[in-house]
Amino acid sequence: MAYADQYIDKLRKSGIRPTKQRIKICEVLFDAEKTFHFTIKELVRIIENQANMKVSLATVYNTVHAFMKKGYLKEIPLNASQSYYDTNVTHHHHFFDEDENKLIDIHQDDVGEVIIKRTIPGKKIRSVEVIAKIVSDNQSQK
Amino acid sequence: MAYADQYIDKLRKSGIRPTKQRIKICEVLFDAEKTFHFTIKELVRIIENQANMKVSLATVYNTVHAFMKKGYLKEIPLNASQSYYDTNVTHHHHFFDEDENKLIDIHQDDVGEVIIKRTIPGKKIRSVEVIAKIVSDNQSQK
DNA sequence: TAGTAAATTATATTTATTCTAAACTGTTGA
DNA sequence: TCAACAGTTTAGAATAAATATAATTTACTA
Ligand SMILES: [Mn+2]
Ligand SMILES: [Mn+2]
Ligand SMILES: [Zn+2]
Ligand SMILES: [Zn+2]
Repeated sequence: MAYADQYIDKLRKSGIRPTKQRIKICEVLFDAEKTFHFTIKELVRIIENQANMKVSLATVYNTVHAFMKKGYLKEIPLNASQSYYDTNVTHHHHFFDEDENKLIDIHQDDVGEVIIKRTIPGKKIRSVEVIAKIVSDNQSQK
Repeated sequence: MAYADQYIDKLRKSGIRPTKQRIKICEVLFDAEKTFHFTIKELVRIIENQANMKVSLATVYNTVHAFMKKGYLKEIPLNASQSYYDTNVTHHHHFFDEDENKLIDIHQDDVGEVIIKRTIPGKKIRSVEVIAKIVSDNQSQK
């Protein structure tokens, strides 16, 4: 609850009304110090359990989309079956743990510059993202 | 039709029965000299128009999945709303043209080595893929 | 605090994908 | 050659993520 006022400000400044649903979603998403990667289903579950509040699925979708439009969340294309969202909106890369189906941030500084020696006429590059898929390294389960 | 026998062989050797639907799908996918990126919907449309044949949606899905399992196709995660598939199964990267919603191959040699200065204990990297989103470069529409 | 626009919600709809089960086809061995 | 059978195709049903709808509720403002 400590940050609720801060979120109310943030929402107001963004031209989004600070409803109790949106404040709760902010708390779930942004209280954590670390980057938070989630699917809609996971977010709903967290709100219901950890936050002990019922928010309709439609509102969760609406809020996530509103936050994306404001630049507070980013969608990560990973998997055709459902979208992943990311509270880290800086330019960065990812490991995707195929065992756990979890994203892990790779800070931009931890990836050497990605040099693309090819251009498409009339097009410019808008973003470059690296996804490294990882799996358990069962070399010698001693 | 020139390649039909070749596809019949390929399918037989893969332990997949060469049915007329599968041969037609092979022709659409593999006759082209260039890499072919497609969605299921696009593939169905091509089969019906260009190839002038009716193949059920279920068969198209089944065949694409069968070909993926055999390593003849690769799924490209791009967009949560539908899957993209790729006839280029070598290790390579992509431009994604956001204007046209089209993938463009970037040969592995056209991307400098991607150096990830970070490891996750107990995990090993299975693949590293780069996606560069591109848009029209309307710098001076003269 | 009333009026209004914005937001929430339950519910319906859409759409990609998968499943089902009946009909059909390719293969094989007698 | 062809019967038998497993594998395949198919229409249609089911599933599930995402979006739309429209009535109710809430937040803001005057
Ligand atoms: Mn899928
Ligand atoms: Mn979306
Ligand atoms: Zn991230
Ligand atoms: Zn490709």
